[in-house]
Amino acid sequence: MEVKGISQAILRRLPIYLTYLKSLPPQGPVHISATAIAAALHMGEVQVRKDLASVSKAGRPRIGYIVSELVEDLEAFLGCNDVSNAVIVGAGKLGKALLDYEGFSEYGLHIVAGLDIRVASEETTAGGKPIFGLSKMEDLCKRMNIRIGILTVPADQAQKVCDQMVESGISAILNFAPTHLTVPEGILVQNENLAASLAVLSNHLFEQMHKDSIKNTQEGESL
Amino acid sequence: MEVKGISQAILRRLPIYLTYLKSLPPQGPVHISATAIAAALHMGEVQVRKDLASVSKAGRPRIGYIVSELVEDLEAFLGCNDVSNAVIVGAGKLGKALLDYEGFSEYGLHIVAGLDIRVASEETTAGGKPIFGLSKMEDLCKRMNIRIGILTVPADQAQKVCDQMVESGISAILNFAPTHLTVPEGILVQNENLAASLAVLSNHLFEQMHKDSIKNTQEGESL
DNA sequence: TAGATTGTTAATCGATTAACAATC
DNA sequence: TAGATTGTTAATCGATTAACAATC
Repeated sequence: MEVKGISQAILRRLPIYLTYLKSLPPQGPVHISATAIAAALHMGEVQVRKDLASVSKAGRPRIGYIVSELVEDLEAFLGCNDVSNAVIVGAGKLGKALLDYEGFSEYGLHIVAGLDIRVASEETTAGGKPIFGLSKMEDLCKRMNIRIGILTVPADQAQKVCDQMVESGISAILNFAPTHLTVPEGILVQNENLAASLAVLSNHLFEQMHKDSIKNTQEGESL
Repeated sequence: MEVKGISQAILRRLPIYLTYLKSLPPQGPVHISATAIAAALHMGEVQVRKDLASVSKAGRPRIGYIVSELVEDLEAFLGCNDVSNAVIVGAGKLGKALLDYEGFSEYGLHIVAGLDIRVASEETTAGGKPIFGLSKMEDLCKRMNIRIGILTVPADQAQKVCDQMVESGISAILNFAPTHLTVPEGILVQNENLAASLAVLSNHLFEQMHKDSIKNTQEGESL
């Protein structure tokens, strides 16, 4: 009856293993060791072993894991098998792209529809997904028992719309708006934060540049 | 001459502060304290103070920061002022959406063009951005001194294309492919990993469901 | 001055890594 | 058996939080 808590850090690495295992040729070896996975992905061997141990009990000393079994365990744990319905709120360019993006289905997510405040009656994306007015959200979500919402509205509207999503029964939000969302207890927000990633990238370039200039200076001095 | 290292954790929070500060009404108060920011964003007060201290020296006891100064310091640190050119490699649905996505410019990123292996001569997105064949990458990147690449190809091609990007002089990669990339020293990859976020979300729903069912069972037993 | 707020120094917490015993 | 690989227990590392002195 114990609810095993698994850290978010581990949780975010599991899809990496899954993708890698799925990319292996089907006619390849039946078994694979944590060591081999770690080597292929340039990750820590112990870390991989510990991560895998938290989702699968099928590891055998000397042999490793049966690839197909490990894939199953990972998929089962990540809930790839049971399909969840989801809506995308905010049908701007990014929202529309995500509506038509097939990638979600691989992770058990079925995007039912888009919702946008600017839409009066009903529209359809290039890929054939419907977009409704925002007023339809509560009805749609409750009727279809939708718990996952993807938020792609501008930053200044994000909090307001987020509140409406929570009202509509959504309890897991993938937030693309470059802002912090405040939510009640029990609601989870994952920030898919482009701004944050770009900050890390540009800082890296800056430091690299800086390092180069030091190196050049030193080289210059040593001449 | 000391290169101050700033942790990635802090770096990823800085854009949150910046977005919040920019969202304040221009006719609002001139000053703002770390305490107030923390309260508004529901973050730790000490954490905010420490984060801000790492990019700005303009904090005054009793008063806090001058909003406009803090915005400047954040923007300067995050490199929002100096525009970097970038390319998007992989012009599928997501890639095209990102090509036309205006949000990048807010963080000093100018998307020059898209590159796609399937494109023979030259195409144009709905928003007017050019898409070239992948063979043009090296020439384009070196000519325009492009250091940032956004990777939106399918997982199974990601590593190969990533290698080509590095060859072309790109040293900071924003990776949307649901896979781990192996890169040489000095190259930074930021994984904008939808799969990872979805894993965290669906695990949250699962645990919530589980908790609900325990609660229901206990309620049932207590009757 | 008094007190709010800053930045810093020390303590806590959690995640990663290392060491090792168990096992096929 | 020998040895590779597993899972676990202990040590290290880094980030967050708490306590406090400095300051306007």
